[in-house]
Amino acid sequence: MLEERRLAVLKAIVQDYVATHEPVGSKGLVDRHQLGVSPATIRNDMAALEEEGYITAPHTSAGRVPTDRGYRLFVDQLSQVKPLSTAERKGIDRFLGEAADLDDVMSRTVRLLAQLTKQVAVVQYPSLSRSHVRRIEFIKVTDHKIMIILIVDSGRVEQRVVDCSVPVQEELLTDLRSRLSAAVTDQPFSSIPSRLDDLDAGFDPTSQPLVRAVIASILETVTEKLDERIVLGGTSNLAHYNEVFAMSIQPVLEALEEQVVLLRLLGEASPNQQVSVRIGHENEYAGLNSTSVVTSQYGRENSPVASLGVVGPTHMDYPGTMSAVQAVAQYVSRILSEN
Amino acid sequence: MLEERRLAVLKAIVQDYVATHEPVGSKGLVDRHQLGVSPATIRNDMAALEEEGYITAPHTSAGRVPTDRGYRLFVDQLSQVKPLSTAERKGIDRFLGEAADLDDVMSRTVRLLAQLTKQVAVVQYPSLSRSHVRRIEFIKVTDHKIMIILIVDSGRVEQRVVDCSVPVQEELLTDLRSRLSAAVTDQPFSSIPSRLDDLDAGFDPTSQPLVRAVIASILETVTEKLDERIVLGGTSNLAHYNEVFAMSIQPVLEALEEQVVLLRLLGEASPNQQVSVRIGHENEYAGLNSTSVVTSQYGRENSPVASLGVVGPTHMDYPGTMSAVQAVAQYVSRILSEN
DNA sequence: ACTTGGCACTCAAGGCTTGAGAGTGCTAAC
DNA sequence: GTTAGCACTCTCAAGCCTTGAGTGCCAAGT
Repeated sequence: MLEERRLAVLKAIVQDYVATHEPVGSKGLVDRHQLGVSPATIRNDMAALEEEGYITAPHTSAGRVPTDRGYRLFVDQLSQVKPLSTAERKGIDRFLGEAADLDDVMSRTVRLLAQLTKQVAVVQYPSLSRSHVRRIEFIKVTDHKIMIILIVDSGRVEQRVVDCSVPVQEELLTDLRSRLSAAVTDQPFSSIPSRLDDLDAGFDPTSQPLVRAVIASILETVTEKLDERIVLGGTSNLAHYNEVFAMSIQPVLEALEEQVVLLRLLGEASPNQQVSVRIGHENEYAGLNSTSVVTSQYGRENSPVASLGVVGPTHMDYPGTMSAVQAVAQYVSRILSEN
Repeated sequence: MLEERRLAVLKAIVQDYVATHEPVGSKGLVDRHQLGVSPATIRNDMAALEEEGYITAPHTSAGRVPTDRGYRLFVDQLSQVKPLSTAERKGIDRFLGEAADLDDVMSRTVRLLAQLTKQVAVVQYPSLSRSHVRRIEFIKVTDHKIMIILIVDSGRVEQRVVDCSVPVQEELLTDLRSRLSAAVTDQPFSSIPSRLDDLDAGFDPTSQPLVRAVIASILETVTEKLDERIVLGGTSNLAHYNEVFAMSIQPVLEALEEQVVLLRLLGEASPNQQVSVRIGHENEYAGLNSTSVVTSQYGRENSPVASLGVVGPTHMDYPGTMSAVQAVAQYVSRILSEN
């Protein structure tokens, strides 16, 4: 009874604060929500909530503002993901359905997510480390250069040029093609290093240097570019709440420029939940301490290939954002599995 | 004599304003520059300059601030590109020299430019429309899907998958390869449409539908992706002068998200000059009316393949920015021509 | 044992005034 | 054509006051 109302009060505070971005007081709370008690009672509850660290007052005579801990409780216990309207679902479907190739899917996804949430969207390309090789090909570009092309089941294509010290014979290329193809086709990327390890032994000794160069190059691609690509969108949404709310967007922009930070951000998603939310100081990277990050993995059920999400102010509409992120992740998964 | 000093005054005003970002008055001018006359004389000159629209006073008792027109005169007549120090040149060389492939060159360039100018850097990938096809390849991905790979002389690689209604025969693929290869190898992209126009006529009637699909797909790639790729960097530099100077960065961020706007921006470069500068309202796009854009083309002498540049506040260090942009463009040109 | 009304208290925000300082324009003299 | 002097204008920052929102606590009510 007692405890229950306190939670209701916290919920109401979060909702009001998210809506208005202004500290919320006891009077306003009872006006806008049917709490059935007087402001004085609410004040007692608020005092208790403040004691426990869920809310805080910016100064003596202002209302209360949720703390990171308060948002956390809200997200964990007090909010439920609100389903999207069918109109929204239709819109997503149509917009993403038009995409032609993987690049197109990614760029459409990021725009969609930014527009849907009015925040900064972050979308990671399907990670190689969690993909399988669909095919490997070799093209002789010039006498001394061959291009290796890796086609991945997620639709990604990676290419790389290898310089050779000796002219490449057509037969050798054919040989390479068939042997490497046999070794890696339909295999997960993570197993490639071990599979290529002693493959050079089977070749004619004179061509072994070249074979080794090729193998080294493949391994480089595999390890270097593993999760590399990330697309960003909706950065201008940052400016919007920069003006209203007093907070610098510089550290946030800096964080968004760092691939490494973004990868960590997306990688940290807790795997057991559908949607992962990190609030304020829960983010490891200091520049994002005043933002929340909502992410979800996408890909096949139980075997995600990558993550996507949004970065926004801690006082965001969590239910709405979470449902948007989740829905988009599901749609992307579906689109990718259709190819 | 008279006219000459007026120009010197304008130059001094621009320099001081760029350095301090504060309106500059007559007293300070004579203090900081050896003009050899008294503040009162300067005041007369300033009144004249204001009359002609080169400077303006934000309010009655503040100093003067250059107008877009003033900056324009400064850039055209009063500034000289200052050469980079050898240390800087060395640094650029080293940093860009390490790049492995085209993606790497582009991403390093954009970071370099942002760091050098402390502004937002914009780098366009070598434009297909101004490149030549180096090679065309076909790979059978599945029975009904073939992948077309276009290798471009600038190092770019474009790929595309075509769905076929009928299974593809290996001989047809070989046939395609040789004929299309003969038709487009080493040809400029702009000539491809006409070259592919009636190529399907030479094929076996039963395979013509497929051939046409392939040709259509190539044409699509050629026309759609012509100039598409642009990389951005240093966005967080925007925030820096957002705080000091009272101006919203939202429209700028919005502009930077629009590929189309960026392409126009880079495309408008006047071809006869090495470095193009557009100041404030000279930019067509309204969101960039309070910024200046400094761009340069890169590529072979007399046949540029794309552009790069920076976007910054109108009160930027023009000589420094222009020299940085020019130098980076030259280095990128060199790196690309070495491959 | 909660809840409630009342009341004193605190503090930020906005409005107003004032003084200082910077910079100008004009005029008269050089 | 240049300069010194001077009156004038306007912004900016500081200080002061008022206002109003909101709290915390206490004593009374249920």
